Amino acid sequence: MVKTSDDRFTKKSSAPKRRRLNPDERRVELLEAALQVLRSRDPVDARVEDVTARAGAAKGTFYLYFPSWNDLLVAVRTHLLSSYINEMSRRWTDESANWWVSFEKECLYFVDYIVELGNLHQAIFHGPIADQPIEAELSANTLLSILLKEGIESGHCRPVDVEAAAPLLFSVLHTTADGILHEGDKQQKTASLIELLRAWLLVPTPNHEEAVKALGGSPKLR
Amino acid sequence: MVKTSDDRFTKKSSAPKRRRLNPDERRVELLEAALQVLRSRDPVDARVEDVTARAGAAKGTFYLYFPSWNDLLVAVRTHLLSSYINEMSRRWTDESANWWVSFEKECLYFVDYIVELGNLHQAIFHGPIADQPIEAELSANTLLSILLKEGIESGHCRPVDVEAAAPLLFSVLHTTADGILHEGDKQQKTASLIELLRAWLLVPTPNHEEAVKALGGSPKLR
Amino acid sequence: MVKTSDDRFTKKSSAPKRRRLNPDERRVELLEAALQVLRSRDPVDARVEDVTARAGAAKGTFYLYFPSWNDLLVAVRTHLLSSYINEMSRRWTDESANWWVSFEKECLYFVDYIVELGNLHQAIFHGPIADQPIEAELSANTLLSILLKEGIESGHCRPVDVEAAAPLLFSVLHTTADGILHEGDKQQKTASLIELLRAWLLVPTPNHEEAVKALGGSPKLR
Amino acid sequence: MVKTSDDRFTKKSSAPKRRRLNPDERRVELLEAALQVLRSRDPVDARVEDVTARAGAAKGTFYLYFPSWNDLLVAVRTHLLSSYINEMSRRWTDESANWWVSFEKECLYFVDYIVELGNLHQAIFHGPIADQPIEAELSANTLLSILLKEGIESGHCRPVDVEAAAPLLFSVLHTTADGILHEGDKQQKTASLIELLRAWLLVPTPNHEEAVKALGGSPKLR
DNA sequence: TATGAATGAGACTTCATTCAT
DNA sequence: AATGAATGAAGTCTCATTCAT
Repeated sequence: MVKTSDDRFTKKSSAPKRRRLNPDERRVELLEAALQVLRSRDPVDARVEDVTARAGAAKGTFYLYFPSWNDLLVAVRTHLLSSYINEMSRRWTDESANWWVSFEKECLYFVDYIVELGNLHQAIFHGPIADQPIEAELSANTLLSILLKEGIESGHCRPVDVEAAAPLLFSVLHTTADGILHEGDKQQKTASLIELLRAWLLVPTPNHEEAVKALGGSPKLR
Repeated sequence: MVKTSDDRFTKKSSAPKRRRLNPDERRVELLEAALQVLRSRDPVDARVEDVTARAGAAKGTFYLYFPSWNDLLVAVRTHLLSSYINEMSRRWTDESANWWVSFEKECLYFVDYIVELGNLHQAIFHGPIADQPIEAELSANTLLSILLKEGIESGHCRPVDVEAAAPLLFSVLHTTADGILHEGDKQQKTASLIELLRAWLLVPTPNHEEAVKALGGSPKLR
Repeated sequence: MVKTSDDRFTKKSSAPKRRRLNPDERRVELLEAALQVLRSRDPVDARVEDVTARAGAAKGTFYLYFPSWNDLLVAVRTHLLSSYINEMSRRWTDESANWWVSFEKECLYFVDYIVELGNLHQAIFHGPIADQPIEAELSANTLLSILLKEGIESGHCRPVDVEAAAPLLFSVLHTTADGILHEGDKQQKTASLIELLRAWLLVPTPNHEEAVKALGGSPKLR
Repeated sequence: MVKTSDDRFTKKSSAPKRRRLNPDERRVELLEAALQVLRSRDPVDARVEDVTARAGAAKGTFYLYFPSWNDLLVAVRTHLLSSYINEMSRRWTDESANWWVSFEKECLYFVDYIVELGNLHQAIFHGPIADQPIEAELSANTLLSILLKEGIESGHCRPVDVEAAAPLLFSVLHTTADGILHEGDKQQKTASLIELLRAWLLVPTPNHEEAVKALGGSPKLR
């Protein structure tokens, strides 16, 4: 038999290790592996094999759980959005504070969340599944619309056209996050964001200046 | 202006086998072919051969003018940004009007420009060359910074932190364009955009309401 | 031993589309296919696809086993050298005869071996991997050095500078083989080779002429 | 017109400079450019354009003088062999010395010549034209045959089979040169070469030892 | 005779997906 | 359900050679 001493590229015919898992568990493992992989490298370079390798599964196993790579991306997207919404609804359940205060907080949470996505954002919102619509109940725009509507009804938010305002709101949040991610200076970016939000959406009151001052200075206003 | 590729090359005809061109012309043809191709299909699916086919050139010819596909994308980006800046500086040269009026107009031009980019935007600002920095003098942020500075100096614009505001401005413009592209309803999107801009950046004056009313609903859309 | 590729794959037949093999076997098949291909045509014209076609594998399969074409060549080289060395050590294990006699025999084996390489020699010793060093334990020079040292110690070989003599020895063996390959007349070439070896390396003895005569014209060629 | 700021790959449409030359001169320029190019890089990486660029000619001009790349290689080979032969015949014309002395000198010249070829050797003797026969009157073997014949006739050289000995002689010369090229230690290699030559080809004389000693020590004998 | 833009076959390599085991 | 070897379409890029000017 031909035997070479070059081991660099010799496939090892290891004894097959089968890990039989509950299908749900296996799916979760793959999903979480995907999260790690997509975070850790440029998402366009991520390959199916990276995911299965990290999940301790065989390449083919992937296709038992996801019809295609794009479907995985959609699943990742769904997962992340859902988890954000869960956290968010928890936050708004025990809302005691004034709507605007909660709203500003939420916006900053949102920015942080996107910052933490890192590469994942690219993979999920741009890239091949950019055009596949997000289920309405998960979309950031839906979320923000709901928030804005509540704010308007409570009289703390200016009565803007919610349909059109939500995407604008999302974009400034996202841009702020991107800026922080790429250039740092969270302080400055955040301050400018809050300034914009207050000018745009906070209902002017008779003693507006004081009210704003009362909201305080987390962001430095000038 | 981008001209449609000669019909001769749309289908296989008995056209001359070889077209010898001045290198500058050939480069232009390739670039314009690329513009068409990137507009007409999902940019991630576009291949070198699509471009050369549409330009009526052989595949290898591409590599005489661009070292790689990415270099083409950079060239396309540069071309588009340059051409926008040229138009823009023409507009602002013969500025007679009030800064704010010009500014609103410019924002709407900008939106239109992005709308017209369509798929190209994806190809140029996201995708493989997303991380290659844009020469400063061509970047939208630089442009918008300059605009804002002028506005602030002229006293028409609120004294915001230009560094941070420019990206936010860009993002709302871009988002508006995207919205128009995907969902239509230019009227609504534009109105909300203007509303945001005025609330955010227009210096409040004593008789602010009237001044705003004088500005009108939104400038005539072209 | 290299076996001819299964007739099933010589022409397009309704043979099974996929042959799943143990990786070791597949590697061997590819290596043996490579041996055939490199022997049968000008090695510089040999392509990956030639090898996979002959091995009844898909092109991509090649890259599961060899990172690149050059790596294949190295593997082929290693294989051939190893197999020669194996045969050789078998021959010298059951050495009963006088060193010089064994040495002459070995030289003629060596020539035969090179003759049989044919085109392969070109592919392996010249060509793109010519500058990648051969692992010392496989190199012909190492082998010949060992032989010479033994001969010198046993008093049958002239005390030459082994370091420098081994390459010279290799070159005359190789040249003899090349000559036989291209012009034939093995008889004549071999005789001249032996004449050179005896003049150069055989220790002169008092009754040298007779001793040489006793060695005979040249050993029986196989 | 599309104008980009990326000059890295912009073809310069320089005014065509035509250098009309006497065809022979042009051919010589190309040939000499080829010599330089083939010496300066790995010959398999040498391209037509490298040669024309160095010769200050256009790519197409090459094909007015050489039907193909291989023909250039043949021309280079012919040129080098001819020039060596010219030098050599000059040396042997004013031969005053003893044949063997001249012969050893010639061998050392030969080695030096090959050493100086460097990469060129690869390009000319191996590589794509390795199998195209060398015109007899230029071949090293022919040369060496003539030398040997003269030596035999003059009684200084052993009466070997010239046909078979010439290639062997060539190969040891060549191997010596290669060794010097790759590992240095000219001294050692040369000494071993001379030792081989004397043992193989120098006619034994009654007082052989003394004669050899008289030939002296340029190479150290042990 | 000279030029250099253009050609296009063909090489290498990758990897999502399939499927025999 | 799991495995991982196998597939092959697709894509990038090179360069000897051709040919319009």
